[in-house]
Amino acid sequence: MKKVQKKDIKKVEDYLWEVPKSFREDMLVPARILAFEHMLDDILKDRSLNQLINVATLPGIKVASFVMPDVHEGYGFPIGGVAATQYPDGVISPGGIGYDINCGVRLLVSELQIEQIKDKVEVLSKEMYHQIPSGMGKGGQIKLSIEEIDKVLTQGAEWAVARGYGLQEDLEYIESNGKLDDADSAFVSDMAKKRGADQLGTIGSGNHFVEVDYIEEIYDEAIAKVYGLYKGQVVVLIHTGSRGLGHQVATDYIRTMINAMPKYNIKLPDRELACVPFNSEEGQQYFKAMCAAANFAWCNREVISWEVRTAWGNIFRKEKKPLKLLYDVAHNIAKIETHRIKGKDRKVIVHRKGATRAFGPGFKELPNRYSDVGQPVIIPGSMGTCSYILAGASSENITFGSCCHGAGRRLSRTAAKRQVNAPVLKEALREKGIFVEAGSFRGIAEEAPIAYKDVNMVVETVSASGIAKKVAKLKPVAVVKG
DNA sequence: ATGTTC
Repeated sequence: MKKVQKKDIKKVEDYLWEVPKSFREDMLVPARILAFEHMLDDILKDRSLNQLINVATLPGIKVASFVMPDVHEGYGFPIGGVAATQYPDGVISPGGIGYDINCGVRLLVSELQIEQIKDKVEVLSKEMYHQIPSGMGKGGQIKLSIEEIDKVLTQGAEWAVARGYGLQEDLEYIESNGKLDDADSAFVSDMAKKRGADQLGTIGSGNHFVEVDYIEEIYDEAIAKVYGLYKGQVVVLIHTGSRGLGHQVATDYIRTMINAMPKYNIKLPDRELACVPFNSEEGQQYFKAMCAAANFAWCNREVISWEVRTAWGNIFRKEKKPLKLLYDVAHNIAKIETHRIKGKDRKVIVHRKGATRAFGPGFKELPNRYSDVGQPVIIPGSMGTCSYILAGASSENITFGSCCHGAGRRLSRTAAKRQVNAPVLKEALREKGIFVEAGSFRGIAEEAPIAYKDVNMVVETVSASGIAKKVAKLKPVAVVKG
């Protein structure tokens, strides 16, 4: 298969590049890259752009396949990828969503200033580590029967609120209100349910974390005011997904689709792109199972928020104001959305894999409070660097209402482990005033800042493109990891 | 990402 090189990539704008449809016979649309020119060399080092070109061959794909500036290679599709296929007869592909269905991020905001809590950060980080189960295969306090897990899969974050593990007022500030109505637990295997049975309220491992930050800088005062953010404010960032349950759903349906593809006469350049028509039997089953796993993830982040609030209450006993939810965004999901294509509103199946929805002002489905300024877009950087809050600004779409999701890996986990001395890194971060509580040194090494791209440049790119506006920059003071 | 190469 022809490999893409720098010379094959044409400039559209300073921040937007394109591999034209003519590059390979099987491409149905061009492949577009959001990045500045100097970032392309790094992006060309792994298989991600060849994967992006493969995505451009998917039956029913509209406009273009896209990657965000935080792109890196993934299973079949690149991470940081967006693909919209025609509804209802275009394909749905689990590889375009990822193994961690509805991996996502939420931000809780306090009314405390960093100066007020400086001497309590270390004890707070230890208490959070104590309250929030983390690590590979790790379970939590809540053990669910199959009947109860079916309720979680149907109700999403509402389940947590009904059981006293969350606040009613949170629900309005979760993408899709923390519940996709198309979920059907009947299409989630018993194996998946078994794996998820004790994983509600757990963060897992890898790049998942709970982090205490403070707002170092405000870029847009007006939007920050609407979001209730101000300089010095202490906030909590939570990053996790659907754990073993979502992983099993992905595994189950990738196998099903590989077997079903010949029936639909779908031929692909990479079997990891396994897909079926959205409106086929297998397509509908996967979509309903994916929605159920997404609901599990939203419920998980709600329960983790309750654990964070518990830890917070234990340390700041006099502080009576609860942590409020700014917003909760999914960055591994497929959604049926309406977007304007060539002047006409069209329904499409938007696959976002390591890409955040970034709806601008006026989009339906935003909470009233945010409808004039766009949704919060939460961009975690690598451990110990910084993170960003942006405001969605997409209008006439260039990326189907999508934005980047983080810094983006530049070293493989293996390469990072080879290069990083984790105990030394942990101590160096501590000297910088960042307390890291982690179950393993391996996790610290894999997530070292050196393993990631520069989040500042990623954010500058999406900002230049007009997809999202910079609102605030966050600095970490404590990190809990698996 | 993940009961860490079914």
